[in-house]
Amino acid sequence: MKAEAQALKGHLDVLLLAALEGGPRHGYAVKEALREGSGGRFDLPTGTVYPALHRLEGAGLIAGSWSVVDGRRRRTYTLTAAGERRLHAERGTWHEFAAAVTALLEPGPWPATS
Amino acid sequence: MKAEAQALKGHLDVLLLAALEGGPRHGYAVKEALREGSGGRFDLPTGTVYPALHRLEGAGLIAGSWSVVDGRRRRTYTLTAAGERRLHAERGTWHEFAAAVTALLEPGPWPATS
DNA sequence: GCGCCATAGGTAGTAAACCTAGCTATGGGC
DNA sequence: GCCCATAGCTAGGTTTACTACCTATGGCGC
Repeated sequence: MKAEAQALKGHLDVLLLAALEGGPRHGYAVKEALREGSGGRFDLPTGTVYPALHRLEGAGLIAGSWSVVDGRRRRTYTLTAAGERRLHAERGTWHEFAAAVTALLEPGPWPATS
Repeated sequence: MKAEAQALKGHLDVLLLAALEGGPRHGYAVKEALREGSGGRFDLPTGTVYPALHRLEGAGLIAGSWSVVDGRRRRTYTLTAAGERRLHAERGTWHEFAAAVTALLEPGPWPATS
């Protein structure tokens, strides 16, 4: 079993929102941006990215629109106002969460062993 | 639906292992240590903690043994050598993962929007 | 011309893991 | 007598990411 295969659980959505913060992108570009921006660590299969984008679209956090470039249809996603609010909130949540986990992983801080 | 309900996905195991690093504990004590050590942030239901401990025991990362205190049976868990190795490895993984996510969440570092 | 690859989009089905809701049991406080 | 904290457990549901597929275009090598 792959070690960090499912490590993103629960944190993928924020990353997708953050990827759209700099401007609209189509799905494949989001996937590539995530891969490049993470130094290859988050090289997600399309079967992970597309359903996730559909989820976010269904939740009204991003808005998708079809366009045709060179006869090929592309679905371009844009961050909505709700998505921007969510992104800000989730950023804060992430920092708190990460700080808590990091603190707990430091050897020592645990309440005394009964 | 609760916002950060499933935020621990994939990171719970490390925290449980870390909780046992300071010495053996029984399940309920692990849950309480996690709650207190995180300032109440990780107040996990027993239905989350016990199955997770069973999982870790099945994987040979912790060892459980029954004891009786005041006529009440308690299952005390101890970190195994394999568990200790895993904990060390996962600590590194966590730091890398957290750094990558934090970097991606900073506004800006994304490859140019096509 | 034909096959292959990168790009671009997608779905179906599986597996993991965390949660909700319930259960049993003891000892102490109201 | 009843409820709560402690202590342990299970069943079932939901979410979510993954694997494995499919479609389609345009460019490249042969």
